[in-house]
Amino acid sequence: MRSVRAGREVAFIALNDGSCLASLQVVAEAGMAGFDEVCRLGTGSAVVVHGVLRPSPAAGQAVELAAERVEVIGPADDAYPLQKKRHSFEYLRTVAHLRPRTNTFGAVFRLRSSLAQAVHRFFAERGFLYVQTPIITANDCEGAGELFRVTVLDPDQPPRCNGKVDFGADFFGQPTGLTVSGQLEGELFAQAFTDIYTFGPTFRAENSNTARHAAEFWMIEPEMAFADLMDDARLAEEFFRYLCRHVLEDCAEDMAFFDAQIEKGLLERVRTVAETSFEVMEYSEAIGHLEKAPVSFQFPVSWGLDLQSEHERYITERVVGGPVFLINYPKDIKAFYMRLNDDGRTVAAMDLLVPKVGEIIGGSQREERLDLLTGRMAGVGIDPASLWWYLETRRWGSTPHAGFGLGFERLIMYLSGMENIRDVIPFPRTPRHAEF
RNA sequence: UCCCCAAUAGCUCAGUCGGUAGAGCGGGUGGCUGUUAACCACCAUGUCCCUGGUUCGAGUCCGGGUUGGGGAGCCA
Repeated sequence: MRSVRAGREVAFIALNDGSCLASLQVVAEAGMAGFDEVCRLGTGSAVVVHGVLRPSPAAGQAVELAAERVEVIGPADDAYPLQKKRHSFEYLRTVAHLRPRTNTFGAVFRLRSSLAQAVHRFFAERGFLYVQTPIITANDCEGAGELFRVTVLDPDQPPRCNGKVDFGADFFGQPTGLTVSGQLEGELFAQAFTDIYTFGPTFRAENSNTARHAAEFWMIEPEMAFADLMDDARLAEEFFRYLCRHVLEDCAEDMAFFDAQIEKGLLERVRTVAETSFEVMEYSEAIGHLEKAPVSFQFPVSWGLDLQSEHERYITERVVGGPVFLINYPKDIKAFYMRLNDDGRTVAAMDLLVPKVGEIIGGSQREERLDLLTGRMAGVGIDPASLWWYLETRRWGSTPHAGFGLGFERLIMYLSGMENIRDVIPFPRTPRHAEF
């Protein structure tokens, strides 16, 4: 129950089961048994109503339920923390066990569910194999500092060997942690199934305190064999625009709510992306635009430096005025697995930049040539022995392949207008927060 | 991790020059013949985040801490 409006002769209950934003109007008349009790029910109560659905004589709803009997299943007293008024998102985070009962969080989590199903449908329609990559991994190639350690050793008295903790005595016989990405395993599967995708939780122990970072979040990572960077960009564009169209069509009521209550102009923004084809721009060209820009940036711009958020937004908002792929970044600012271009100084990387948020998708063509890959790993200090299985795919039947990653929460934020990642995750995990 | 801001009633907030606490919403009570986060009247809200200091006197000024938020870095 969202609210009760009681008069002497008639009472109205706004009843919501979470299936959609709109509540059902229940009408109870004074002659009904238990009418007085119904009038005293508080927001948050659970009831079962028996009655007749009929056209509503008043504006505001097409139909209403004329109650014949109201069963109070679970009453709620006046200490119920949610009132029939607007609360701050900060406050609602402290009652995350109850906030899905609000209009905004109802809309957010319906959108999240619908989007997850649309992601699977998109790839299923295109014959992609869905692979569940491991949550626990011994793969520390992306930097052990940000990995959550997984261990069964006694933290007070771990076994030691030469003064160091002996992970050889641990459950897996080696140091393990929670995965930071399923990409490397996804690449292995692409060499068998051609087109695959992962969609699952990932973890970062980074002490990030921002509205866009969480310690536990979900990522979508497709990988295609026999594909180059432009194939990758085409898939990313098709995927992103598919999801925009999906929420406009299948979540229309909730999207209208976001447009009215969360971000004015959201519908127009999402429609534009759904209808516009994306541009492609070389990193070098972007640097040229930024160097000539008639605005002053906080961070410096020159060839070889990574782009900051302010630069990305300038390119997509001011130069292009829409979504744009930036491609072919300097190799020194990108990951070791990205394919070296023929110029020898850039790699086949792409970032999709969109107005308002900047980068939303990052991807690349992968280095399929064994000698160049081992060379890059040596250059950045990664021991090839630790990734022997990854390298073996380059030894036998190696194909050109490419893929990208999309942070699921950032997609939801983009499509809902919600500005804090803590408010698009049912029970968010951030530094010092693992309640609920 | 760094920088900045904030913390006052259940919630959202105001609180002037340092002089002993306010509003709206919510709640309670009553009223109301169909409401739309109903409306009208009345009633009660309190460890002013904690701690130390300055002062005759601190919600207000200063130091330390805690918690929350914004930004940056890292990135998704």
